[in-house]
Amino acid sequence: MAGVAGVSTATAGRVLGGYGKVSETSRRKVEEAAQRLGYRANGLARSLIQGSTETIGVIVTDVGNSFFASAVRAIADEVRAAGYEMLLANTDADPQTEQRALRMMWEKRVDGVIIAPQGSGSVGHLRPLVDDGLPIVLLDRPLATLPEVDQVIINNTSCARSAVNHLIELGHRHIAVISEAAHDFPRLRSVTLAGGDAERPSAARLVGYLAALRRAGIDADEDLVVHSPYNRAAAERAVLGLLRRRPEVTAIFCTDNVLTSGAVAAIQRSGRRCPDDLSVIGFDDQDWTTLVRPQLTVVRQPRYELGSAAAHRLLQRIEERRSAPNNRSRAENTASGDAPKIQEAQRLVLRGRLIKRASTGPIPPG
Amino acid sequence: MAGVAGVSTATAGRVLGGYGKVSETSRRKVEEAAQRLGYRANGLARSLIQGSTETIGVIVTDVGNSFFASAVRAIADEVRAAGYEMLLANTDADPQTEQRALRMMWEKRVDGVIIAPQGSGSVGHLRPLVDDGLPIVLLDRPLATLPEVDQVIINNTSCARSAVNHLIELGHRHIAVISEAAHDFPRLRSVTLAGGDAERPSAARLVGYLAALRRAGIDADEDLVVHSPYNRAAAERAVLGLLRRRPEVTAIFCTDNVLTSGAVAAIQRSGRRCPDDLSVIGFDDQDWTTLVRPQLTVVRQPRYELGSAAAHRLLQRIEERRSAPNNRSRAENTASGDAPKIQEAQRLVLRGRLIKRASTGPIPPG
DNA sequence: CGACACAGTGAGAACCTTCTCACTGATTGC
DNA sequence: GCAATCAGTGAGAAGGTTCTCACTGTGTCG
Repeated sequence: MAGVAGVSTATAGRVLGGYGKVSETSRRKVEEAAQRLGYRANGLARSLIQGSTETIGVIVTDVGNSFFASAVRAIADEVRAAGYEMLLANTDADPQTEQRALRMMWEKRVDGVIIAPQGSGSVGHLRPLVDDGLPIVLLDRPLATLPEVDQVIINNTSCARSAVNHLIELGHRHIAVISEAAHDFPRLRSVTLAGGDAERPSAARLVGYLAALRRAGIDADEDLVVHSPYNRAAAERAVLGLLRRRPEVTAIFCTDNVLTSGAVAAIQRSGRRCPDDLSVIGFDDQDWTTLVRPQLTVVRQPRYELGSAAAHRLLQRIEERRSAPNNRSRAENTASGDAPKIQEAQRLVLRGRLIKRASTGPIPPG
Repeated sequence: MAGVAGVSTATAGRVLGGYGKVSETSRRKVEEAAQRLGYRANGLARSLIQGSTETIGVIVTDVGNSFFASAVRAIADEVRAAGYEMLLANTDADPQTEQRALRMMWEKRVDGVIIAPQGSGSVGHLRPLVDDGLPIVLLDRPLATLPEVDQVIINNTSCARSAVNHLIELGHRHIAVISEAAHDFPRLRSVTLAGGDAERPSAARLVGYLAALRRAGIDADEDLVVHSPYNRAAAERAVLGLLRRRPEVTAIFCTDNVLTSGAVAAIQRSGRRCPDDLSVIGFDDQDWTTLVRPQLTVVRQPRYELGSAAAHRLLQRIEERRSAPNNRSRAENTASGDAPKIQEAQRLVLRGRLIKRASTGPIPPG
């Protein structure tokens, strides 16, 4: 490249990289040569020397899920505006896959990572990156044992509580919840309302459900806390089973978008009329919730904003680190007592809210 | 790194990279040092020297759209299985954004690109990459002027034709279509059935609509070819306008998933009963189409498979190129008559099909 | 006229790998 | 006993940038 233009690599670099001073003559020579050769900068070499790739990693469980699709879209927008790019990976909630993705991104030297961690097992994968000073933001799922990392989440517990409150106010007493975290019921029972949002979303919502019942003086019935694997068909079966098993149930709270569609399908198949026989509240305001009849009462979560906020936060951290890269720690086993870097993690809680529509109504007479 | 282990960089490289021969002693020394230092390979340096990044670029208009969300998910799966990673960008159908994304990915030295091009303007952006020998696969949208590039598309035209045929068989004569390509109606009128799939999807589907009408001897009425911008609210307004303007319409064919939801919303608001007053066919079998009443007759397109196939094709091309990198052309203006590299582009057409459900029925009496 | 600032330039180090080549010392084959 | 093989190793180039440093020549100021 430089050879063709008849100047040194230094000068060519100055023109192409837009730094330093170059005479008009050399500039023209280089630009012409670049044009002729179809030159494109080698981002790898640039990143290698500059120590930054202008790329972030995004790890979610499934972009095919509309919730993450929206969040990822938001991240992409934010990131693009900052001139960055985005490496995307799905984990399907598999720890191994998560670890591998994290590792690869780390080796590819991403400038930061936004991750919806699979669970507490993720801490082990994340730890080395955190210690290395890589900016990380937790999306949608907090990690109690990783308090030094920023997180952006939804106030799931109080959202769930207001949803269930709404049902209680309508007179319902036999309120079922369909949840991926049902097996955790015994433990979650003793989690306080305030502590709920430290759990993963499905658990946090279950905590909200329990809190609402407790406040109303209703005993939580374990049999009404219905577990379902995370797919529509399973949710449909689970709800169908519930309705057969416990016909006195007059309301169902769904804790998630895919469980919601399964529940709606089940109710339609069960022949129960909604909301006359049965009230339903869905989670996550997908676009079809106004197309079904009755229109669905749902908890709307700001999923796009969740992504934006996470990306914004991450970019800010990257910027901070760039201007003060002293804390590239790689903590050796120094026996020094106090940690010098008080990174001060930020925890951003976005607020979802209940949208009352036609799928919830007063309890059936009798 | 090597220093700490007390061996040369060469030996360290051999251990860490897993090539060449190393004694057990050195291996242990290096591994121990790596462990202690928290060593991770620098993918940038590796890629720089090896000339491959194990990363592909994916460019779609919007991952937030469920169609692309599925396709991207599929690509991610395929790519992960091959040990690659995926750089993702959205264009919102903006040529500038597309060009920028393509440029950045190119500079970052992706090994290949899967792109749903914005339109004929994309050819200009793509041309240099193609000439440079970068493997590229066109997703969902063909590009007539770029015949040397692989493409993976849906048989949109015949899907649309069977949908409209279905309506015709039911007795409908006043069949409206709602399409993003409506303004192109005059030109598309003269496109043959066979040529339809060379158009972008919305146009291809319009061609299918026209072909079905033509075969049935029905004159296409330009006023029934309704244009709508690409969002649900606009589609809803457009359909509402249509129903007011042309009450004799008894069937509507939607050419796209977001237009479908707009149309369904409009019909519900219009007070017309479906399918008694009005039959509807949607495009793309989203999960809610069985939750609305009546359940929607739709054209189902294999969107996941579309992504898989594209990724599969691309990885294959990358593999081919790796084993025979001679065709790294950078075609200088050689006046030689014949092209030596008969790359033989592949064009893969996946088949969608009509799923008949309850939203289509015989024409209303009278 | 000498000291100095300053624009423009090139040489070369650095970034971190991979990979070729040459070398040592030991073993094998004849 | 000597050549040939072979395992194991290190030196150093290459990959394409960025960036520091030193240098030249021109103009400016005292």
